[in-house]
Amino acid sequence: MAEDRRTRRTRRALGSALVELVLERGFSALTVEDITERADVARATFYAHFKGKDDLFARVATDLLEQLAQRLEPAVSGSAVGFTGKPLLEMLRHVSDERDTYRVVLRGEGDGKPLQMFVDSCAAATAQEFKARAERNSVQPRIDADLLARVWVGEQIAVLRWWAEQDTPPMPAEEVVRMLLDLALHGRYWASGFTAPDQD
Amino acid sequence: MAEDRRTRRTRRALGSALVELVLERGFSALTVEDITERADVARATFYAHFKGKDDLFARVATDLLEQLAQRLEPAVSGSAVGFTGKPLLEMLRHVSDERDTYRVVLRGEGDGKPLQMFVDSCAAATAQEFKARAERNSVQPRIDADLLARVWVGEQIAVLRWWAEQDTPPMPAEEVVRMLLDLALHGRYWASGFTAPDQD
DNA sequence: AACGTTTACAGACACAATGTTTTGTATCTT
DNA sequence: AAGATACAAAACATTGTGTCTGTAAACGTT
Repeated sequence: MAEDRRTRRTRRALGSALVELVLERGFSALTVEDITERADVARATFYAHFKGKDDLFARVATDLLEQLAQRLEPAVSGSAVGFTGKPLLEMLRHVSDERDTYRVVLRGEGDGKPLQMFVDSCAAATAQEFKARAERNSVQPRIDADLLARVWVGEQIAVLRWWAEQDTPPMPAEEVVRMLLDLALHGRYWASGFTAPDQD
Repeated sequence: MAEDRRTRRTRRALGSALVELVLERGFSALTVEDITERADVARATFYAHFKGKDDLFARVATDLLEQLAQRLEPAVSGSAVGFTGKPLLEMLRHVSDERDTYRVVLRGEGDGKPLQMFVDSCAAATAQEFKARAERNSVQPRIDADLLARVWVGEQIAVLRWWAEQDTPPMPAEEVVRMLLDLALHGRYWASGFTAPDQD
């Protein structure tokens, strides 16, 4: 009782068509018929699989997240948590492999809901690691934990987005990771080449 | 030849109605009629002012940005640029004053287009300041400038968003600025209470 | 290879939202 | 007060939505 091949085919076709078309025209400009036409699928068939275009988009996004989680598992469970760079490296690679889908999600199409899912997922993972580290080493953060987590995740998303929008990689993924490790270590002034801030 | 009062009234009413309704139901779930009903304006009148709901939303967003730019001007032109914290402080205050509108924009409603406007605006300002500093002090950033700018802006947006979503301020705006200055100075490990990263 | 089952297709349907137009009325500016 | 302008109300064609048919093809199973 394995999944029907026709089902797989049409679902895939609809998902790809959605991503293509969102990149071309933007999510809100699309009709269900646009999608089915591109995918070469009858409109009625679309509704046999999805409630509407939001539903389709949501599934595309969750599929992406599941795939990412799967690829991230060894990197996360391996190290004793913290910002080792391994998870980020794996993420960058995943983005390279699924560039179009990431672009669509990270651009915040679909009223930012799929992106929200992504952010929440990252935030949850971050908060968890964060707490674990704090407990393990029994230290108190010098900056409000909630605020710090937001900054952390916002930074990661910004990097992924930048990475996704590149047509041709401006530098190897390992280089990006190295830079961000340095940034996390030394702070932004160091990174920008300065040693002292303007205080006024 | 000042602007007609009726025009101002209806435009305001429609803008407020949009923000209210987006917070309640989300942008994509709204119809033009929903908005006109809430604003107590005839549907035909709506189209006399705006091309559609996207257009209305775009104007609400640009109005917000203009207002922000106006409030930011003294803070930016006053200091010789750099991360002084003054602009950020002013931004946080503006968010407090226009919380609802900021929520709507920063959540990425409307396929993230208004948010994109916001990000681009911040990125442009950041890049400009960044370049000016580098030239003034004739130093080379240790991290790719483009990447650093993204991280920078991503961080700011994350903070603003966190700030906007608070119902009751968890700390004074000045405190937030202080934390972020510290973060920019010393890096993330310092902020989280650690001194050395996990390297593996 | 033939079976019963599942899925896709094409077309038709009522319904909802869009965007435009018209005409009369109320409210502005000067 | 007078002329201009914006608004309300209603009707309109158009487009997209979501659902439902009967029929044909592809599927997994045995």
